Amino acid sequence: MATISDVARSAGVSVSTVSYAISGARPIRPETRERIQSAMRSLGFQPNAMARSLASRRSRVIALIYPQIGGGIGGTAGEFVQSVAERAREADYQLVLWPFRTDQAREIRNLARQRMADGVLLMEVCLDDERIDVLEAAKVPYAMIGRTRDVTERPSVDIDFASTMETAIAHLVGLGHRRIAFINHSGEQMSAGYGPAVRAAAAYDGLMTARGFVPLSRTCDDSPVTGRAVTAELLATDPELTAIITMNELATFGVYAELASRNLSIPGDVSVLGIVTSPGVGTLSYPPLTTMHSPGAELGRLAVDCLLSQLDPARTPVPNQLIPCVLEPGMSIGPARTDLDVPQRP
Amino acid sequence: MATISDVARSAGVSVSTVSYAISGARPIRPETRERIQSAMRSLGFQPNAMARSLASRRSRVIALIYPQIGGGIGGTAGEFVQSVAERAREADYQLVLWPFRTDQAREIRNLARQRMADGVLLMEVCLDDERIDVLEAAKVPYAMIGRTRDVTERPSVDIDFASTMETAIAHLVGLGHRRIAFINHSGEQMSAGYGPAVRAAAAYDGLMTARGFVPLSRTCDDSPVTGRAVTAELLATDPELTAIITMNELATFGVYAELASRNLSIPGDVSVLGIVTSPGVGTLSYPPLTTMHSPGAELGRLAVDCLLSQLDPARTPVPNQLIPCVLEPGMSIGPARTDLDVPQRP
DNA sequence: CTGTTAGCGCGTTCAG
DNA sequence: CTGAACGCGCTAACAG
Repeated sequence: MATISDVARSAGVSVSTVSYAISGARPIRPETRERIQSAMRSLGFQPNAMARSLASRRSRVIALIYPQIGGGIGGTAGEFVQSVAERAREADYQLVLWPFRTDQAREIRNLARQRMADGVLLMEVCLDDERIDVLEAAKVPYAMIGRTRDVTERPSVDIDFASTMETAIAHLVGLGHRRIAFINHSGEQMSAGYGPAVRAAAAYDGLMTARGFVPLSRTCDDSPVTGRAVTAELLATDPELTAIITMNELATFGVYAELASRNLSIPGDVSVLGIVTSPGVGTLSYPPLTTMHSPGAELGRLAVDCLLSQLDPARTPVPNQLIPCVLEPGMSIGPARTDLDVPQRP
Repeated sequence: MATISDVARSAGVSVSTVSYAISGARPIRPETRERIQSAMRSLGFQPNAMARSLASRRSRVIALIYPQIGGGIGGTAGEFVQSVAERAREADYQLVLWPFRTDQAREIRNLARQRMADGVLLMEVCLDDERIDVLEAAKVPYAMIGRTRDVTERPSVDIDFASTMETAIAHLVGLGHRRIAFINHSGEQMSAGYGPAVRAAAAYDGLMTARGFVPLSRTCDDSPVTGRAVTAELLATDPELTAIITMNELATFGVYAELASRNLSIPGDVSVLGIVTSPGVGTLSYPPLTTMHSPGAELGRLAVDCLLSQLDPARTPVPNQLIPCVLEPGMSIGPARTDLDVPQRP
């Protein structure tokens, strides 16, 4: 394996000249540069990443901490990771995966102290997240996907749940729906302070109430079976229900099953709207589910940019951004049925 | 950040003693070791990964090359990556993601020459894969998930498509099915030499023919729409079809839709068996799909072990293994219908 | 514009 | 059982 001094010797210059030719940190006479480059090419030289990192004190590696990548049908996490990896590559960084659960803050700290990563990306942030404290104590730059309780100025990108929910409700209300239920993630996730669950619920309650409608929301385990049971319970609670918003992909299949078993048509009797979905899930159901899909790829890119802007002072700072989900028409939404006594506002 | 010489000073020993205390490469007097360890603890010392790698010429990093992680509902790839990351951690290795397509062999070579990774894991291997040549030329240890054309002794782990298909067919035949169709991945993947598509097709043809049945297989784009069209075409070609094996998760949803639209019941009229599926997909359909799910987690672990056994001579070598998919009962399989004239063997 | 050289933090001979 | 010292390959002063 050729080293930088092999290149220097072969090009008849000193190692520092080669180094500067590579980094561009100081001007090199064009013809010298040419000789160096051809020497590099003929030797197949690539700078040793470890030596470079040791000397420069920057590893050009970022770490992605994620609890579960293969969870459920979650193409949403997959899409995100893919996007992060690609964006990191574009910026000439490497991406390492740190598969730690939320409660493994100590392991994270130890790895961070080894200085293998210049910065850390944190997925699945909870409202109170000890990992954040550990990283701040270790002075490790980070960016989170999601937000902690105090939405102070910690670097983050996230889904805009409020705006997504607003779009969802407005869309349904525009079609005459008034009795709109919401199926959320599980109660455990809710009480663990899992951001999406908590904030979507808050947005739903607030927006429904503001419009003078009665909120009807349920937590639900991530499974079709539970989704089905919850749907049955919702219909029992409010038989005049005309629409269901779900933020739980697996449960949504249960929603379809329960409605089908009651001979309730979608969207004739009940409209169904999946929010924060992974790409393609809509097409898996019949009729195709209308969705607002999670902007995973965009979040991935933004998260990397947000982190790198801290590592590299030359980069333009990336403000904390909230990205709304995008409505993808399916065939599961229609006008509210009027054959039942659906109360209207005056 | 504490360095090894801080620890040495604090413990009143030399740096080399600390180093040996860490690596265990030579005996240290217990009381000396104690002093060193308490010094490390109170300083929060963690060895600098870059310095260690540079000196030892081993990065303790393995790279995972993967073309697409978020493809479709592919929890299968997600499960695999998750498992690889965890196994690497257990072995005290880091996992970096190299998001390169199959045709980006040069980029792979350049990264490899930077010596950031001690070895490489290759997903989605094709029958003729230039990446393999590049890695061998660069003398970079690797293990592939999948196999090249010449099943010589290259380190690999893979799904046992032949045995999986045998189990699938035997299961259906045991229920009286004789006219069993097979829906594969797309024609492009087939002609690109994508291993799973090619080998599953070969296994299907061979096993059906060996039993004296007529093979009826189709390639199919990975989408419900195409799956539906292909199903229609299959039923037109052989109206007496009683079972369909699919190795295409998205297409399977189309199979269900087409059968439903013809009022053909599952499994009353047609049995459906999904093979090489990701976890949980079975429950997304109604009736729940009987599946043989991809052993993603096990493959991930094995792949890491296979690679590490090459990096660390002390490890016991891991032979190339083929892991069959595991049958997961659903409700989409039943006895072959007999009201039609289904030819039986004598 | 280019060269010399002192580290970066640790592994690992070689002496003791 | 322990220490001193060299080198891994490169970056970045400092010195021309």
